[in-house]
Amino acid sequence: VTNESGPANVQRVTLGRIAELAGVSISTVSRALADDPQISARTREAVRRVADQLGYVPNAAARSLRSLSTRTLGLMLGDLSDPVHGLVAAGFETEARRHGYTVVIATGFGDLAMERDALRVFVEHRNDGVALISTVIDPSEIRAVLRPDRLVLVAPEHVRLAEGRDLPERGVVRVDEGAGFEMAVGHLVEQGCRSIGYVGVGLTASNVTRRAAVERAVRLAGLPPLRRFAAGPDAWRAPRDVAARIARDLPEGLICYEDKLALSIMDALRALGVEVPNDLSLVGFDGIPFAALSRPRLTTITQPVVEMGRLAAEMLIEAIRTGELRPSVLLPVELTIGESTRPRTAGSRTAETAASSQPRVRAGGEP
Amino acid sequence: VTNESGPANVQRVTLGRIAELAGVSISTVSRALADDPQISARTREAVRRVADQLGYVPNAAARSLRSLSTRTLGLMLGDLSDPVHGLVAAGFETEARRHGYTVVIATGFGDLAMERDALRVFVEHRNDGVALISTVIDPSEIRAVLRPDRLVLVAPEHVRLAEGRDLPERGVVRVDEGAGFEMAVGHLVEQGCRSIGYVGVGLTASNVTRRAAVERAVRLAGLPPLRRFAAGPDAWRAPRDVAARIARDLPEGLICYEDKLALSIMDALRALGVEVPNDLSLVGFDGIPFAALSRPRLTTITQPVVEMGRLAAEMLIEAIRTGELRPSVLLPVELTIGESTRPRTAGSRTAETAASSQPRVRAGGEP
DNA sequence: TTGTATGCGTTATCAA
DNA sequence: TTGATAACGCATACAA
Repeated sequence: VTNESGPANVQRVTLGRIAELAGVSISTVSRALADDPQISARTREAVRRVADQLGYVPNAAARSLRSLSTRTLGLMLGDLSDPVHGLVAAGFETEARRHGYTVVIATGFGDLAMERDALRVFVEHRNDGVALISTVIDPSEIRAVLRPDRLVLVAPEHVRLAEGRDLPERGVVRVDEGAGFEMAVGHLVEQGCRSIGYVGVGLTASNVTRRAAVERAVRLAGLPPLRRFAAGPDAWRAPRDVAARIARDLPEGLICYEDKLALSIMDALRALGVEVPNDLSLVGFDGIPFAALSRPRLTTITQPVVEMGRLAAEMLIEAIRTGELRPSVLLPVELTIGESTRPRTAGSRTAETAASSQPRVRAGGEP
Repeated sequence: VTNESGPANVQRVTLGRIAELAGVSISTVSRALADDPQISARTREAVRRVADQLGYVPNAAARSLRSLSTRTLGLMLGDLSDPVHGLVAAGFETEARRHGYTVVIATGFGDLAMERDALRVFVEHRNDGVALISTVIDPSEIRAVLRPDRLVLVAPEHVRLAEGRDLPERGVVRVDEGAGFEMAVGHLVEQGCRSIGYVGVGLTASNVTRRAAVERAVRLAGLPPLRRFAAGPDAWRAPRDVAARIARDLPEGLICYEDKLALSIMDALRALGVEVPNDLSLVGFDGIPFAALSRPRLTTITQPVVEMGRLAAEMLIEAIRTGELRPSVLLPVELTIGESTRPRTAGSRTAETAASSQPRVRAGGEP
């Protein structure tokens, strides 16, 4: 005795089957299990008993077909194995399930074709809401196929949206990258860096935004022109090449597109005999857990990744409930000072400091 | 003009709607879109045109209800933000989607109640197959509610399954933890460690298995009794306490339950003035990407995490296709030698070596 | 080659 | 308080 998911040869458990055994009609069973007050306590209990005994679990497909609501949320992200995406997904899934929603997941790998395919999956499954994390697909293309008022974009990466341009007024969750990277420059300048470099990745909105912010801050500080280094999307797996280019033209301070790139560059530089922070100061972005475990610990801009995922789910569920999608938000970031940056008083090569607590400075976000 | 997921006020796109506009019956539309050879090329094209124009996307719920198959796979894991689980999930999702399956995800957080709830979600959605990663729930409890021949357990953590006992004959994907941890001990012994410790986490099957393997290997090597340290499930976030206990009773070689614990303990030990590898050799388990970026780089036992996820999906899809679930498998692990272990020739404190390539030694797996 | 009719499992409306 | 019935969107057996 089991339902469709149980052993194959046995009869499926449906309302009808329960009705038979309980000697009532299907609608009575439906109502009894739905706690309909119109049903007498006696029959409700009887029905319940039979249902439990048969191990009844409602069929989501049938229910959605009838109710025009699936109680599922779609979640699209670039790569489940990336720590940042994993943390966003964790926040999203937790919040979703807390509200009784199931998550359908699809990865896009930053590839337009795969993202389109993932989108089709979401449409097929008629998710009540969809969140797209760091996707490169054009928002207007999404809106053509998905209800715009049931759609949340987290850190959208379509290039046209760089530097906050052309952003939808509702349903976007972003982090104040501009403020964050300006802070990074500010921190380096404070510590006496006279030359600053930036290692970027890819042609995405965030890279454009981040590089532009760094460039602007460097100019405003009156420093020599930013030294720009370009890396491929998986340079963090094979950082030797970028690291070599950086080593040949070493700035006093180097800001990286993201933590995992910073950590791998730090490692690759060490192989080239370049030590952080003695030979240069290094700053990352993201605040992934391992940035706090590296040696030296990474100075980085921390973004509230879990909260971004949680918020995305919350906004979707709220939109489903109230019919109104919340306005776009810009979350603040924090400067987490580690050991990978230090004052660059000419010539001094301070010994690595022992473990210190990591101070945090907050910046950006909504006014 | 759009389907259910599009703007709310417009008519949904169904086969019926296409049929109207194309001037044919619903079944003709259904067949045309399904490439039924019985349909004339002319009507097929006409139907196609209308469908495209309306942006038709089939309704998965309706299709599953009718076909008794959802083309979805359920994936349950402990924590999306954990790098190991993320990598397994990535392998799983990629393989699933490659075969046209959609992934429904649910996290259990190593908590029995949450795992039960996640299980119910899978039953409700009638996933064609389900994979459970590192779950603590009793396999027989799972089998009572999910078709056993559509179920894959990856690294099951129910304590009763420790050391490979009571394992189902089919549908289990494991890694040879025993061989791996014996290798770890072997490596330390080779390097002259005279005292060995183990830091375990939780009361799960893998912890029991790993600790037992280390204990056995230590005994066989004729070393003094293993020094056991116990840590909580999130000791890696707050390692100070364990680290202090370890520092008070420092072995020459320390083996950790997993990489992220090893990395955080290494960091915490440094804060206590204990340096790896000079003051002790340290070995982890998992082979997460950041183990290769730490300083010193971590010596670890690498398990094929992405492949485990991929294989789980492959086994499920094969079982769905052929009706037969593949026998359980035991995958081999590799010893990845980093910089966190070094020969313990009495008194010598070798300077850290510069970057070296990481040799790998394979062990375990099926005969 | 195409159309008609039925059922998948629910929920909800209308009667009784 | 309960039952009969229709409809959600699709696939298919059977008719034409």
